[in-house]
Amino acid sequence: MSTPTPKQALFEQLARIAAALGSAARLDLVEILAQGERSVDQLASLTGLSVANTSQHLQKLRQAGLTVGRKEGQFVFYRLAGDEVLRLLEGLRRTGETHVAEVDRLVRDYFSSRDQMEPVAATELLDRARKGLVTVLDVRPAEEFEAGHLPGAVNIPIEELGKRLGELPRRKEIVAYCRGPYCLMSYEAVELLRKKGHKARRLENGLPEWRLAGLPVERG
Amino acid sequence: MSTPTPKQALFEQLARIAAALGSAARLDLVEILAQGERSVDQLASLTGLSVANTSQHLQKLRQAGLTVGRKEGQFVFYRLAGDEVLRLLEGLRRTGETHVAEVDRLVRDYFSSRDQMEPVAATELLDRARKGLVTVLDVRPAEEFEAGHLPGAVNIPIEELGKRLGELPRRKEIVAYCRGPYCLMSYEAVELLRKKGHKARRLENGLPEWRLAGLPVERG
DNA sequence: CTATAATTCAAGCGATTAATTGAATAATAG
DNA sequence: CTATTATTCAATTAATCGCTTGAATTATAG
Repeated sequence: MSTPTPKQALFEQLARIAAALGSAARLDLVEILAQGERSVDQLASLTGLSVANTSQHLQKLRQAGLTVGRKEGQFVFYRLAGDEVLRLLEGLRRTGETHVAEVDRLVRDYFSSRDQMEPVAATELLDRARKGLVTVLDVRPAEEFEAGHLPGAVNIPIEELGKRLGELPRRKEIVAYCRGPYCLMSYEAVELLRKKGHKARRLENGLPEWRLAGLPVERG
Repeated sequence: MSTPTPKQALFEQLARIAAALGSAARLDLVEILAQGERSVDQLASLTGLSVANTSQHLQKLRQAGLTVGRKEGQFVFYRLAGDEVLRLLEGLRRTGETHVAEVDRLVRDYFSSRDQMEPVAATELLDRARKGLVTVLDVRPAEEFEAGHLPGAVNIPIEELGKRLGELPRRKEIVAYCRGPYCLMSYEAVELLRKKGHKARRLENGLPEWRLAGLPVERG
């Protein structure tokens, strides 16, 4: 048990952070937390993990400094520690897409706009939305919408979209978005909307990336 | 064994990348590889790991897409897969420094310019070096220097610095650099140089960060 | 106070990991 | 061809991980 050098101690800490992201279940939690804070059992039901298991994953994330918990009454609400975490995740995504063939394949097959789903860039959308040229549609759960959404966006969670199509204007183009680049909800939304005769596209990323880019966010 | 959703499959892949960085030994390897390519036993002797262990770590890094190997004769040279990996590491550092108290403490105690060691910013150094106002000193091993270094830099590996002080001009300020922000060699160099009456400071980061910033690099 | 709900803790199990050791491959030197 | 060197593979061990189960803790509601 020799004393570790400062560098070893530092790398040990950084390794703990990386290891905390080294589990698909925890990445799933992090993607949800990127939308706003959530209680343990909300997270458990959104991910399908058991409550105890969720709690343990959250503690690992917290020990790594990636999340912070806030106790309110009998609930503990977790959220991401800060925007550095989002940037770290972006680095992870980029590394995967650039250097891991399997990631590239999955993105191409399931998440890429290989057909006519060409995504709308954030700045382009902001411009066109301000001019009233498009309807911005947020298909995430209501809680996430309330915690922050694009200016002027309409919230119809993806499960309700089929029944609530009437609420959307018929002629204007619709741009849908959800949690992030690897979230399938907006893909489903665009598919459904087009089937029903709407002109529809996807925002290239989700709300966290929009916010990280310094673009305006509305609350409540 | 239900078929995983595309998102689960993707997160599985990204988790593998993160897990590959989730070990202090591998972060050590990555820091060295960020300086240029190295053979397995060079890496083993630089890190103090056994050869077999080093090989296994390298394979884990390679499977995660973080490194690539190139076989030449009986040697296999590994290098980082690309600059995305450096950006990912920067994200890891920033997250640690911002959100992990222990990282902050270690950086403050051992790596911070809390005294008069105020680091020189990259752009400032480039400017002053071009005007011939400073001597730029690279204290990394010769192989790493040859693989790429700051324009006009002098290479004196840290172990030889004591004996080769005579090669450095007496009056000009010296700016030392090494592998990166968590590399101690340039700290030692500045300390030694000051003891011997030189005016000396540190570059804020190492060569990889310099190169990533798009600043010019010399070879050979 | 008692009952209930949210979260954490603790113990246990199978799977994975880091490291060691020794053998197997593969390329070069003589 | 033989010896040497670099690397990888295979088998082993101790430690850690992900998850489950059930109990303990803490706060609220009645």
